[in-house]
Amino acid sequence: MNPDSRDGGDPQRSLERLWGRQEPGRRGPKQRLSTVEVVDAAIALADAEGVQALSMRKVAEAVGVSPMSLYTYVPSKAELLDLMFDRVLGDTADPDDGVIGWRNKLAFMARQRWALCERHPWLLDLAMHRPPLGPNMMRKALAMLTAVAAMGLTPQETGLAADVLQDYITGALRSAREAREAEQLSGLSDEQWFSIVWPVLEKHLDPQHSETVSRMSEGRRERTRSPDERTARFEFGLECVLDGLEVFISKRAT
Amino acid sequence: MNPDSRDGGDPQRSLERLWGRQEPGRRGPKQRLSTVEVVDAAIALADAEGVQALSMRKVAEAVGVSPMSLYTYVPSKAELLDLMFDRVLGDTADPDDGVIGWRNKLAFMARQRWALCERHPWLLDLAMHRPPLGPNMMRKALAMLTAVAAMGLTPQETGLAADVLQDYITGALRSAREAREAEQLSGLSDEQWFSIVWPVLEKHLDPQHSETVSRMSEGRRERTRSPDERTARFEFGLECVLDGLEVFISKRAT
DNA sequence: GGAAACTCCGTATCATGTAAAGTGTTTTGT
DNA sequence: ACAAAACACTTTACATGATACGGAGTTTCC
Repeated sequence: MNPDSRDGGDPQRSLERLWGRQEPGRRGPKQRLSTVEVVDAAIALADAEGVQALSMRKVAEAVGVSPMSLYTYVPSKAELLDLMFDRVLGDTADPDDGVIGWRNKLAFMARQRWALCERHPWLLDLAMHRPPLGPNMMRKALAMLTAVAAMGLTPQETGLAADVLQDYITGALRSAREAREAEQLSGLSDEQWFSIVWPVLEKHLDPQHSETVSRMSEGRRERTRSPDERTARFEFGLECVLDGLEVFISKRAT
Repeated sequence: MNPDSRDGGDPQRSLERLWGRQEPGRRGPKQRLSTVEVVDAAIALADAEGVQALSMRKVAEAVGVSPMSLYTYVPSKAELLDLMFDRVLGDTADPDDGVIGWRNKLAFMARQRWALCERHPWLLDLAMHRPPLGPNMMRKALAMLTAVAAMGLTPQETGLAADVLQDYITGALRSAREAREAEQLSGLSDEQWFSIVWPVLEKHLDPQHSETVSRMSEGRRERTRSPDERTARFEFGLECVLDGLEVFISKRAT
């Protein structure tokens, strides 16, 4: 199955499940677990090994039932992912009244998302167009809406502005995760990797190009090493995008 | 296998292969195909069905050999992906001397990337941290480097600026592809989808929230429908990020 | 006291990447 | 000329994935 797609069959049934409207079933034996336990086990697994390593078999083993029994708690893997998504969204705060102005509100939410994805990197593998509209997702959407409403734009412009920010954030989160994972999987820092690749690469390059690349790589040297560097890079981009939005607002005013 | 990872075993051998330094093998029967034919067949398949549907078996069938024969052309699927990547990169132009100023150069390259990903959406599924450094990739990297050098920043700042732009672009490309695919897979437009989901969702929401969401959805209504709308959205975001970079440059000057 | 509804499990199907081992073909060294 | 090495290609096999199907046991309702 495509890991990015949570195309849960019937959208209506999915919604009901997300909002907890499932009668537990009157007859027959009681379930040994709750759906929440299954979801939490799946979250723990995904946190540890990523979505691509998340399988119904492993979840089943983690909660101590047979693989097929999971399907009495959750109709498919896609819907399990929906439930996982809405559950972890519950862990983040919304900007309260102390955060004033659209810029601070947006920055606050962006940082919340950054922190959330550090705890649950697999969130980036879920398709977010037509997201699963569970209670926590709706809370987030409404918070974003009120934050962005203060920009004083038309509905269309408001949507565009929110999308730019979202697109930047997901892009930045993803590249940060890639950097982290490349390091973990290979056991090599970027520097080490480059020092292995460079001698081979240099043979194939024009000498003048070699020179240029060599300088470039020095500029890259210190940047993605520590978590702090990655956070700094994210903050820089965030300020940049917010500045761009401010430019748009002031250009529009004239 | 994880579709995002092109972690070809030995980085040095991978590099040699990318630069075409493979002796074809002196003894034994001649190969019935060339590596390029295999790569092109794989590209065609990925264009049509995406990476997650790309399998060695299908590529083999497309070129008319048995699955395992592919491994005489390509040592693994990961390296096949590397080769596919560098090959399609050859199709895009670099900004020529007619494009003046860093802003125009960056915008040009961003649009090239947009167009490339419209032809080959699977490019977005390849990990781009530590990319396969083939000839075409190096050409791109050098072009980006010269474009960004004209901003007059320190090497560190230059790297940050380039990364912001990259992050936005990949984020935007990805959300555009998601929108396209959601439409194709479900056979429903966003409007149709929302009109199915909304009545169910509304039951669970506070009336005042319902009202708000209702207004928001109208703002979203017309936006992601046609390819033109998607391009416009990308252009808006691109201008926004470039504006943000300009703000940074001028702030830095003081 | 059925019968229905329910949980849980074993088995089976189909797809995937690729290791292992076998078959046949061409070139090289003598 | 001929054996051996190197190579292209194939068949088979394995592990891992989601989930359809059918059966066995358990609880509740009429």
